[in-house]
Amino acid sequence: MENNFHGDLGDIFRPGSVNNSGDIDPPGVSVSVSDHWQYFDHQDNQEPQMIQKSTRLIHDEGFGQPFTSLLVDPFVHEGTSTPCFFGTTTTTTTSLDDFEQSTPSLGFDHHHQHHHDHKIMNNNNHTHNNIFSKMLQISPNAAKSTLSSNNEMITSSSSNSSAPKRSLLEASTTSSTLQISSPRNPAIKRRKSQAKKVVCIPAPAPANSRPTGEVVPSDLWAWRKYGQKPIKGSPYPRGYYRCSSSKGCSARKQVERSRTDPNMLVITYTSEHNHPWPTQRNALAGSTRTPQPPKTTTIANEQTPQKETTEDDQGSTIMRGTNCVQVKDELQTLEPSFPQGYRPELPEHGSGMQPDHDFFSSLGEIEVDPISMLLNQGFLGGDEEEDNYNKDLDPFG
DNA sequence: CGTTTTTGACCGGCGC
DNA sequence: GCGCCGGTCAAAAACG
Repeated sequence: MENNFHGDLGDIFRPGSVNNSGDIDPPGVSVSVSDHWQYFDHQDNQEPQMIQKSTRLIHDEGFGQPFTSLLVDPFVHEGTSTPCFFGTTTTTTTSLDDFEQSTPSLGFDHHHQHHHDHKIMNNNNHTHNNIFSKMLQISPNAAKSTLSSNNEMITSSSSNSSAPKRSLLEASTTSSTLQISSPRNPAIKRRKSQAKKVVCIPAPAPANSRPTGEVVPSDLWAWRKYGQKPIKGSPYPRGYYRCSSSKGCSARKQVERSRTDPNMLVITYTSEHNHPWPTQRNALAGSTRTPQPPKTTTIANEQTPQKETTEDDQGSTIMRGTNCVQVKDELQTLEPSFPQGYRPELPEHGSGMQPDHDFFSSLGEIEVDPISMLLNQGFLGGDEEEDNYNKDLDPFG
C-alpha cells in the first residue's frame, strides 16, 4: 500500500500500516530516519523494521533511554552481525484493536498525517534524540534497505494510552507530552489512562498449532493467564495475562496473533510492574508452569525455535536472531511513569548462543544481572520518585 | 498444596 | 435503550 512519508507517525508508532482488519501491513517503502537509523520493511516478516546504522547514537531522554544507552552495547558486543535497535518512540497508541477501530486503514490518510505531524512539531518542546524525534526526519527519498535474516532489532516506544479506544493518532511522548488527536476519534476516554505497549514478535509456533491459545515467548516476569477471548475479525483468540510475580502488580499483557501474519505475535502490555523483576523466573513457588503441550500440541518443540527474547516490564522486547521485534510503547499522557526493572537482555553466557537454546531456562540461574541493574536505575533516571521507589523495591539497588 | 490454565459468565464502554 | 464487543472475574480442572 502506499504511504506518504512525511514523518508519518503511523510509521513511527507502527511501522507499516494497519489494514482494514487491523493488522500491520508493511509500508512498502523504506525511509531513512536519520544518519543512523533506517526504517524499512522486512520482507520475510512482512513487518517493517528499524535498524541502527551506527552502533551507538541515541541519547534518549525519554522513555527509551535505558534501551538506547544501556542496551545497545550489550547487543552490539554480542557479535551478531547486525545492529540492534533500541529506538524509543513514545506514542499514545493503543492496542491492536485501537488501531483497527480508530484507524481502519492505517497507513494514515493524509489528513491524519498532517494533523499528526503538526501536533508533533508543535508539542515536542524538548529535543529528544529518540527514535520518535528521529523519525521526524524521515526522508521520503531514502533508498530501500534490506535486512539480513540475522538482524536483531528492537523498536521501542513509550506511551500511555488514556483509553483502549484511543486513536493511534493521539500520541504523546514521555519526554515531550506530544499529543496527537484524531479528528476521527474524539472519544478517547474509554478507560483510564494506562500505559500500553504493543510488541510484535515472531510467533513461536505455527498459527494453527494451538487453537486455544498462544505460545507466549517467555520473559522474566511471571504471567498468569486470566482470560482468553475470541476477537472479532480475527481467527485467533487473545489471551489476557497479568503479572503474578507480585501481588498487587497491575502489569498485564495481551497476546494475540497477527491476522495478516499468523507467525507474528502481537503482545500488548498494559500498566507497569510495581515491583522489581524477579531474580528467578519463578519468583513464586510453582508459579510458572513449564510449557505444557496442552493436549493438542507440542509446545516445547514449538518454542525452542523461538529466538531468545526478553521483555522488559513494559514489553520492550529484544530479539536475537532472524526476526524482528517491534515494540510500540504507549505512554501515559496523564501519568507519565517509567517502567521499572527493565530487563531487556542479558549478556550471553559465552559466545554463540544456540538458536534453539532455551534462553530463559538459563536465566533462572542468574541471580543478579548487572545489566538489568543498570537498567533498573537507568530507566528511572530523572524521576526522583520512581528512583526512590525503585531503591526501595529493588533488592539489588 | 500452591499455583496456573481453562472457560463461561459478567460487566462496562461504545456505537447505533 | 439495546446490542456488540473487549476485558475481567471466578470456579473448576490441571499441573508440579
